[in-house]
Amino acid sequence: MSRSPPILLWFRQDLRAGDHPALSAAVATGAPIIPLYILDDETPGVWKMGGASRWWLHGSLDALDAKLRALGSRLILRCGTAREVLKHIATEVSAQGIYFTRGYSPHDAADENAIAADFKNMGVECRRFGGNLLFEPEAVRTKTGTPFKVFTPFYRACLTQGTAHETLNVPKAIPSPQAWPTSDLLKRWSLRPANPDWAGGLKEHWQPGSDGAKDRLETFLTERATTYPSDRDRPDREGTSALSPHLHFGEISPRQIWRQTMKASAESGTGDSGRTAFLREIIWREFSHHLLHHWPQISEAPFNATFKRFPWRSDEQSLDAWQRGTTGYPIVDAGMRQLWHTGWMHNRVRMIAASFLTKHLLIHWQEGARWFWDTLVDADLANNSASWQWVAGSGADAAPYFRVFNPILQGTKFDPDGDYVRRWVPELSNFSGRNIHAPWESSGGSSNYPAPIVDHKAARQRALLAYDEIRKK
DNA sequence: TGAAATGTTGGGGCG
DNA sequence: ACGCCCCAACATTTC
Repeated sequence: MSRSPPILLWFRQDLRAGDHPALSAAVATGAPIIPLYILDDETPGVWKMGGASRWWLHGSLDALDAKLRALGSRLILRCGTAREVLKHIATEVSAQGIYFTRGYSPHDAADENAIAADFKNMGVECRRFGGNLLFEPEAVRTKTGTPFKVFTPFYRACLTQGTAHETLNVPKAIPSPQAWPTSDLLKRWSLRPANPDWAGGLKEHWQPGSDGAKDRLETFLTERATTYPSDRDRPDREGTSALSPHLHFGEISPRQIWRQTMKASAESGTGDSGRTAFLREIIWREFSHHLLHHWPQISEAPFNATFKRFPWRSDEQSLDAWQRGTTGYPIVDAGMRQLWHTGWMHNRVRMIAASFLTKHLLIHWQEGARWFWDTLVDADLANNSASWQWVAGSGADAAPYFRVFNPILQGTKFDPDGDYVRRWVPELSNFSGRNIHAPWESSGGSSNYPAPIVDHKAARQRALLAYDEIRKK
């Protein structure tokens, strides 16, 4: 039985079999394929995956392996510096090629180029594919050829580029090599927490893998899309798609989302303002990825250089209170506890909590970004960096710095009955109605719930003064 | 993808 | 009947 040498299919943040250009192209060659995932905690400059993400990754790799096995293949696991591991395994199996999906994080382009050069030297074909975005960063430009810095024109340019977004099917079968190289055992990677096992809440809320992603999307399109424009701002309701972790790990592609959503629109006949608003959020994701690609420093430094002089405070105690959800502001604390428990926070509440950290507490947005990086199952360098800078006021097309969220008003507006707060802050279960958002105003209600760590009005004034400092000079 | 301060308007109470 | 004041309610400006 003579078979041609295998192609390495390097999986990264594209843990799916459907709509996967690199996989489809590899299958089309007819060559045997070795699907490979590398746990890389070593390449310099790469943000090491956080705890919640690792938990997710375990389930996602498990699901991908099962999916591949159903197609007659399997997933090989290795750990180490991606570039070294790839060279090593390519030699080991006498690979004829390596195919993978490109990334958009700070060192991705350089690392991918180095890998391509390695393989060129070895005489092995190296092919890079898109697939994790609707539009490649090179393809969306202003009239003068520069990348967009403002969302709305970027959004319009995307819609002009096209909205068809064809998708690729799951291959019918994936040819195996004559012999499989060795693989690490997933369990040995210890991606899931043991002592203590804090992942109980995560298990309850999520089903990592592309089947889970598909379920989420279907549920969203059939049950939530219509009310999305208003309900997406209501943390007390399940109004959002909750697709973010699935998207981050590439268990579902933005093209699949786009196409399914358009299809649902065509079939329903009802107004599709909800679906339009939803797809707009998908374009926000594109925008963040393009920003990170063009300005890789936004994960480490303010996009707007003025903010280099911003007088951030160092305040361990307040940072700790924020992280634990004991700031004394119910909507903030509910969000931070939802995050700790489920690895996810409702987007409206992310904005409120982030505004509170950067403006009420004047703590650097990077502290918040780091915490989110470790605790979010959807932690994504592009979305996380761009969104934190957006809230902090230092980002591209950012909210003006003086836009300070009032956590009490935001609470009464978006959690009017207090259901969200009661769910995550049991100390306030005695409170009814909207006075739950300012429990210090009612007497005798709160037993063990902390008093506000800062006064809203004073903190707001302090934030505005801090802003004046960097604006004047 | 704000909030608070300030300005304007118009109905009603009242001398 | 009239003007004055008060103050919601809404609009605009400023932070």
